[in-house]
Amino acid sequence: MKISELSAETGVSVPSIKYYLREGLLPAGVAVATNQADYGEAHIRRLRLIRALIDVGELPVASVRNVLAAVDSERTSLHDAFGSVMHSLDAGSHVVDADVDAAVVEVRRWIRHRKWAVEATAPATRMLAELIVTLRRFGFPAQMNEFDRYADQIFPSCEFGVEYARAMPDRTVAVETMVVGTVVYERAFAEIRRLALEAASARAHVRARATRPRGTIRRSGVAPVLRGPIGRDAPG
Amino acid sequence: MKISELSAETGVSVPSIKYYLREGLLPAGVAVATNQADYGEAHIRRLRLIRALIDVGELPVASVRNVLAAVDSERTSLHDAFGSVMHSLDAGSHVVDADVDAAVVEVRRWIRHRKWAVEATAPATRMLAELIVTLRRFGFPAQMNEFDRYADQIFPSCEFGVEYARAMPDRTVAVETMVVGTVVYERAFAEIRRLALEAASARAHVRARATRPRGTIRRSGVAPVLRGPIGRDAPG
DNA sequence: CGTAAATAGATAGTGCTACTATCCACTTGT
DNA sequence: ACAAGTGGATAGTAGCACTATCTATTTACG
Repeated sequence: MKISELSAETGVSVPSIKYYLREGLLPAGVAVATNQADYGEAHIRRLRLIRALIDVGELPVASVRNVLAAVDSERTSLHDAFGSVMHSLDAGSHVVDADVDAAVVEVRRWIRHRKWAVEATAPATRMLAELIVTLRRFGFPAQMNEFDRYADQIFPSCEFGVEYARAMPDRTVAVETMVVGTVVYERAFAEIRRLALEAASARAHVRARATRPRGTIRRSGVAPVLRGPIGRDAPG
Repeated sequence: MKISELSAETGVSVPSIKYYLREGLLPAGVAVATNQADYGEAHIRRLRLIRALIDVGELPVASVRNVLAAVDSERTSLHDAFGSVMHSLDAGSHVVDADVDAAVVEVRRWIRHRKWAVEATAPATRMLAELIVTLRRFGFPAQMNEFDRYADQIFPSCEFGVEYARAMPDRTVAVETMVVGTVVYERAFAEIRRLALEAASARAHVRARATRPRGTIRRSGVAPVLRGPIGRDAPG
């Protein structure tokens, strides 16, 4: 397969493919001549994975490189490769904050209570702690036991996902499946939650309207995105 | 409160605050002199909201402006304001793709089946459709009924969140609460799912090891992020 | 009172990221 | 034969989120 065919197959422009080659995200094709190389199925899969990580997972190119390095490191067990991926996903600078440190302790205790085998270095722990602190600063009670029900429900589906990926014939395909499943299902669950929130809001809205005199609330649908009082420009 | 105090209170640098003022994210303080303005509690809250949307929600500044415009638009009902926020969250360019169009129909049918009152224009619908298509391209079965269990579980918690926000005394505070709750809890759920995935992977790993001869798999913890065979530089 | 520091507001500049564009020396399909 | 495509290298660009600098004030402090 030529680079133009690879481009057509995946919808990624030729210059972008060249860029990914340069950046070491995509392995070079088999050189056929000084200016001719052959790409295969693995390149298509890899390119799709790159786009999924960038578009869906919103990972920077540098993180994608790290993730792919873990995927490709044959010496690494499936679990360890997956761990590397998780750590790359949550990479990012952390604040130094006493409240967060305290929340980290809470999160760790909760994880222990759940009997989850999670690395001490897992960045998700501190991420979650930061989120807890943010919620509290906005007045939310935000206790860890709020998440028990969710954890009870989500864990089996995670186990299923892990088994599904591990059942793949090829190690690389297994890791890729795990990575894609992690990133894409995560977004899918988020979108479903947004739909549920809109539905819940609609219900509450209708209920509230029923208890008020008619006409006190706009009857139209979702408001257009307006420039409010602090908008930069005057409405055209 | 002076701008330097506002900065100290929120941890946002004075130049950044000026930038947000310029960009219309933060309303100006009350002018006391040609070069003196007074900021209040609302500015602290607003600034925290801006940081939450940017840091946690990873929204671009332009989207933050739209979200805040909806928050501030007093003419808009709580539900409509929230709808605007949801739409801003999911803003982004969409691909033209027959597979996605077909998936949109599936998603819409599923939403109807759930009896969720969701605007036809809700971007989350198409987002979810795109994710479904991505999953299928990677070989996942990805049927909508997979999400029924999750939806059953998440909807009550969304209703609770909506009620919690609507119970706020002030309309602006109510919308702010809804926005923060949406964005921050979404991330929190994602982090918990990542922890659950790691735990599930660890379990599967241990189970698999028990059925293999000793020493065939590395015993260490999570692999360091290595430069694999396609890494750009040689290992230092 | 005098002076260093801070402030609002304006304009210009910076650092980073993820591409694009252009070149060149070749090779391939028609 | 020759336009179109290719690999490889180098340079340029667009957009974003700040950051820096400037001016004309005004205030806080010794």
